[in-house]
Amino acid sequence: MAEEHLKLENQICFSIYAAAREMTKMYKPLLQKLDVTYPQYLVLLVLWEEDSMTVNELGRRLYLDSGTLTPMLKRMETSGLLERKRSPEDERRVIVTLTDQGRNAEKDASDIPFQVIDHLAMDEAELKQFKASLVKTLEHLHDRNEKS
Amino acid sequence: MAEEHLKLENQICFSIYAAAREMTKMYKPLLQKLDVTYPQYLVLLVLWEEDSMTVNELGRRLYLDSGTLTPMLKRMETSGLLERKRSPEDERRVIVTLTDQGRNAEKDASDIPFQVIDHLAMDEAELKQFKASLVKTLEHLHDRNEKS
DNA sequence: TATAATTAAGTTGTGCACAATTTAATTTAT
DNA sequence: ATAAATTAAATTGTGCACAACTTAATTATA
Repeated sequence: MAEEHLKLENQICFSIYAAAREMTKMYKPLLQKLDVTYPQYLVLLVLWEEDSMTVNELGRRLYLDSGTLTPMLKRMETSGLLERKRSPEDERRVIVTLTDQGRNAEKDASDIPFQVIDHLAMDEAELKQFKASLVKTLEHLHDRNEKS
Repeated sequence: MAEEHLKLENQICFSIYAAAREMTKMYKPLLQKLDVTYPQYLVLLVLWEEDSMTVNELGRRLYLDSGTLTPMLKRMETSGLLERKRSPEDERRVIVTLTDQGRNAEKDASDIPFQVIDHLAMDEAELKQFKASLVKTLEHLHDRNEKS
């Protein structure tokens, strides 16, 4: 028998890890009509807010690096959602822009947030507190991780 | 500009997704002395609680299937932490057991939970509430996902 | 008791995720 | 002005994660 602190059920990080995976599974049927994965959906969310953005800026917002984004963006370009082109002012940068198809997809996504809230089945107060703890943890860990 | 509900900052699921990744990054230096990844560490946690278990049972506890576990367990077998052998009573089952090395690793892990709590920098009350919401969400989504 | 159904692992193929490295462009400092 | 440092993407290699499928063993049923 393991020491109490090493028991799985006492591990808050395990519940984050497992909840994140169940959450992306929950999204799967909701994203079917857009024909994107959950990480691809996040890229669309960012570009719907602000179209035309460098890979770097996209990564800053999604906490992802070019090693993850470059192949993902290529797949999304292939499927017709966006375009990638070098910036003329700075040839190191790649500008990502939505295509008409990518922009139009926003309409098909408009009901997803409501379905998600519905599926989570959590009252507004708890949801708010929950999200606050998540964001706090995320930002705290991110600061901590990049400092080292 | 995107509809308000489609903004990234309003997405609770994004904060779960991103927090989970930052969390595994935080674990990385803590797991260095064990020379395991975070998912492998979870396997060890389960086996330290109850050594000798089928792949199925391990998967039930970690919310993982054989497609993920089989190759991971093979890597852990190669690195000397555990053994895999067919059950004589039921040849379909594979029993996973810790080696001496795997059992001894528990000592090296005993301080990890304290370091994690330290790194999260959250007061006990909030941590408790946070974990409760996580577990509730995890179980709710898991039930929901497997019903469909 | 054959055979159908179920169960347990394993396999295959795709898509992240990330560390480490490379390449090329731009900035900075000399 | 030029060498050194920095920055931005891309590349390489490893390890999950999971859907869909296969294989083999066990159990249920006609």
